[in-house]
Amino acid sequence: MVTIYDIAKKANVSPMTVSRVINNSPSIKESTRLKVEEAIRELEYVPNKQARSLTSKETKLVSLVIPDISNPFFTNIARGAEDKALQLGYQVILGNTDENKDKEAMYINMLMSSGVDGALIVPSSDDSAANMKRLVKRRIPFVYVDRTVDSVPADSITGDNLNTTRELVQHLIELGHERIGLINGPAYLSNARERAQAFRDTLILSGIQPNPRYMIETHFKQDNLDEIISKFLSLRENERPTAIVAANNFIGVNTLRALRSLGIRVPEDISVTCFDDPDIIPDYNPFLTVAKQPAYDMGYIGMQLLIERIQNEAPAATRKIVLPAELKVRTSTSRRGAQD
Amino acid sequence: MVTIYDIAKKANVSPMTVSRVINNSPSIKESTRLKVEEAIRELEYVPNKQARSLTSKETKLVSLVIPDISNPFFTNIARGAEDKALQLGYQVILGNTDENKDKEAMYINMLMSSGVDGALIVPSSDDSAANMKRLVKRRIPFVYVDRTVDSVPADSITGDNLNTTRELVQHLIELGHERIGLINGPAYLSNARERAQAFRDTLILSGIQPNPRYMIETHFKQDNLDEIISKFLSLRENERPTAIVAANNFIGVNTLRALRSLGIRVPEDISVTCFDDPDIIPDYNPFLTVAKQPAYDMGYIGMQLLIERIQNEAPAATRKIVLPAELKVRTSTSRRGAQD
DNA sequence: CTGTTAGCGCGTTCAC
DNA sequence: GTGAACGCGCTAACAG
Repeated sequence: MVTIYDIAKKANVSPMTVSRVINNSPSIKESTRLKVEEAIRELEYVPNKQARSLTSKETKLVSLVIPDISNPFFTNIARGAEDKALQLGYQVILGNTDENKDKEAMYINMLMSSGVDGALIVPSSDDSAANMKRLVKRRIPFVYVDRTVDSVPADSITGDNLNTTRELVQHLIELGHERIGLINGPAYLSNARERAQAFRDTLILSGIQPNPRYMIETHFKQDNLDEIISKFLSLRENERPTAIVAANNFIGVNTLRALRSLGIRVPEDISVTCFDDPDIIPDYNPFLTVAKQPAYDMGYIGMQLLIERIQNEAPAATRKIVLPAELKVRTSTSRRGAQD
Repeated sequence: MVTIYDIAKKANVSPMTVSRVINNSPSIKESTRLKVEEAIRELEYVPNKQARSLTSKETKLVSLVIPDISNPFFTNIARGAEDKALQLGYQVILGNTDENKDKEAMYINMLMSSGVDGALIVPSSDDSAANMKRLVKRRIPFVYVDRTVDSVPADSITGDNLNTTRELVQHLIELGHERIGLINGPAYLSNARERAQAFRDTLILSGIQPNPRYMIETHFKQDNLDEIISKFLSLRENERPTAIVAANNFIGVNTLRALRSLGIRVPEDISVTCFDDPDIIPDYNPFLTVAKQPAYDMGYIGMQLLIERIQNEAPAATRKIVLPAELKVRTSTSRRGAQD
């Protein structure tokens, strides 16, 4: 391995001078700088980050801890985060927790020993608090994306769950629906809680009494099809909702698949709408009415917040950024009764 | 920061003993091991990977260099790679090249200075050879995924482009099509070349003379809609193909969108089929007939090959693994003339 | 079984 | 402007 000593010898200077050239210190004679740069090129020297980190205490590495890169929503977050990181000279280490706090704990361990400068985290549950506290203790900056753990404050960037839910519900109400169901994620996630709350509030404000039987709870992962089917079957046929708000894209898609398997037509029998587009490719399959959250921006801005924090350019107070979603009305929702 | 010295003091042993415990060396008395582990727990000690790497020359970091994590095909590769890496105690650094060899070169630089132990690479073009050669020179193991750069040999895991293309074309021929078009990626990519060759060969074997005008070349990225439209418009209406093979998912989807915007019906007017499912979520939108390549396995096995190579458990000769695709016949392809 | 010594590659003092 | 000496946290190579 080529080190600064090798190139020092070749350029007839001390290793320190080489180090100065690499870190382009101002006080260096132009002639020696050129000499050193020449040697660096000839020997194809590449600085050793490990050694540098040992003294500088920074690695230019950040961790991205998300539930599952396979979910297009998180895919976009990752792409946004990576773009911003690259721009600012950081590299990102990817971790999939599968919404499992033990797997999350594992990544937190790895991330601490890797010496990353900070982390962008979609926490797996309120029970993640223990994991987050360990980061705080070690003074590793982190930023919440999409969800927060309120007991451990930190910068955050999330969707506007309140208004987005309201828009979705109002869209259905305007179409004449009153028996509206919510298929939600688990209540131990901040975003699911906020959506449930907003769902209830919107109905009440519209003079509709929320029916607890219409508020189903499942999880945000890809494999919730069977659960959705069985919960649906537990409702008597004549008391089924005529419209459904699914709290994320997987739930939306699996609701579609569940209804299809039960022979229920969408939107003729039931209108379906959800958070987050299931497609990475815009408008490829314009069917589902969705509230599209700006996932890319969440990752992009989240990474910016994080790196500002790492570089001590952030204000002392934690920042809470809330991004609006875009309602995309397509054909999975229609006027109640228009088809009967 | 808590170091082995701190815990050595607390446990009344030498730092070396602590190091031995951490790396669970066999020769250590049970009682002292317990004492040390106790201290580690109390002080919440986490080993510093940088320092360790300085002597061990390994970082347990691998790089995943792909064109774009937003493409579901690469998303699945990433997920597979990450799963395997975690299993084997490695962390993965993500890089998106956008099929751009300069961006690729940048990542190669970063990866070298980060001291990653190896890399999983989807090369951006045959011109990537220069980048690959730099890795060879530095003896950084790498594995090609999906595509190869033949001038620089290395382990590889790719799809079976020959047979997959043949199956796709034969499927169309069996449906009565003869005017079959190929919308391909650029010829400087090994997989596109193989697909073009197999496409021609299959037609000829079936007694159909390949028409060069039906072999359109664009790129594999998301934003090729306009290009596809204009290439399509350059064909006279009565000499348009009746079926199309799209060489990847983005091309497939954008062909669909292009045809839609031109008022051409699929499959009534033109059948469309492509490589790689555009959906992450299985069978959510069962429309496109696709040849689904096992992307997850490519990432998973690719990572395994890589880590074997890193740990010197691989044979000297480069390994070439070729994985078959699964033909999923859906409704975007139909019998020629059946609808007229 | 355990401790001592030295050094990994680099940057931070300080001098010169 | 430039260099020598020391230390970052850890482990390999020897002792003992």
